[in-house]
Amino acid sequence: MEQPKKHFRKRDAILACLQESHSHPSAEVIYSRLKPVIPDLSIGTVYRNLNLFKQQGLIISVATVSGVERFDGNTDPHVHFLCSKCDAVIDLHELTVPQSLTDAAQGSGGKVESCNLSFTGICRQCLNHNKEGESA
Amino acid sequence: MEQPKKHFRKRDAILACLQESHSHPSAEVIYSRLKPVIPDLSIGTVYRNLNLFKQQGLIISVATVSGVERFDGNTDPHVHFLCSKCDAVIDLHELTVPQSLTDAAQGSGGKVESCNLSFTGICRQCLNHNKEGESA
DNA sequence: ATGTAAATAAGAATTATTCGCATTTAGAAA
DNA sequence: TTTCTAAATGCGAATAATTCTTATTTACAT
Repeated sequence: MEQPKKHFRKRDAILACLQESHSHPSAEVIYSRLKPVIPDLSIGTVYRNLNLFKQQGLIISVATVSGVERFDGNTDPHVHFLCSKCDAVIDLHELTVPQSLTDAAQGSGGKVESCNLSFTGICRQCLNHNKEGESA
Repeated sequence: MEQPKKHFRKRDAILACLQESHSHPSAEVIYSRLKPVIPDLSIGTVYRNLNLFKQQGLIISVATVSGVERFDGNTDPHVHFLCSKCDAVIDLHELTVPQSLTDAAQGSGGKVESCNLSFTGICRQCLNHNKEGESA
């Protein structure tokens, strides 16, 4: 951090924030993470750029959880787990949708551009909390 | 239609509407379909009952398309195709998520309660419209 | 310096959804 | 039938997420 830090593109900061994060943040969360670092950032800019990135295929819209859209900066095909208790969105990196399914979808649905598989349930952490609660 | 049609439970009408429909309608669409038949139906009732049905597992929330939640009265596990052009939500009845994937998700994510696979792209109908457009 | 197009801030506007509360209804009980 | 009660509903206000508008600022080339 030797130079007076040249002007910082907000757009880049938003994308970087998303790519570094593993929590699949909402627009609002990205905003509140960046705001302390970039005090003159506005929430509209976050939304605008997220939509742009989506169009450009730089990011993915994972799901709408409790009415809020969640994003992923990792565009490699992978699966997600959505916790219905704590609203966590968790990567299941090791899992992918079999190509045969995509082929079949393309055959019967139309031209496939992307696919999205998510499991909903109770995440490990919430399961553990419950156990503790029981024995208390 | 011989009897003067005894009082009609709105709740039942909403569920029936959803189960008969194959278009995966939004709350608003269900409302406007039923309104002519049940003039004193209110949109709040539609939302309230859809949430109830979701809790009870009678219906499924398929996806949020262009900011609007879409529902399915068919709870058999199946896959969907979402058209990014016309916002159609199309059943791919014949396809299901392999049990092996669900097992793997349960292993690494947590306790799985449901899963949701959807492909996004351009549906047949929109593809055809495009072709017509080209040759015109 | 100056011009220009893209990026942004700020806050108003829109839209989907939920909430609060008074009213109505269905069905049981008297 | 009348009365009672809990559930269901209508209605409109409230909320919250997202988009839009417009003036301003920035980056960069001239």
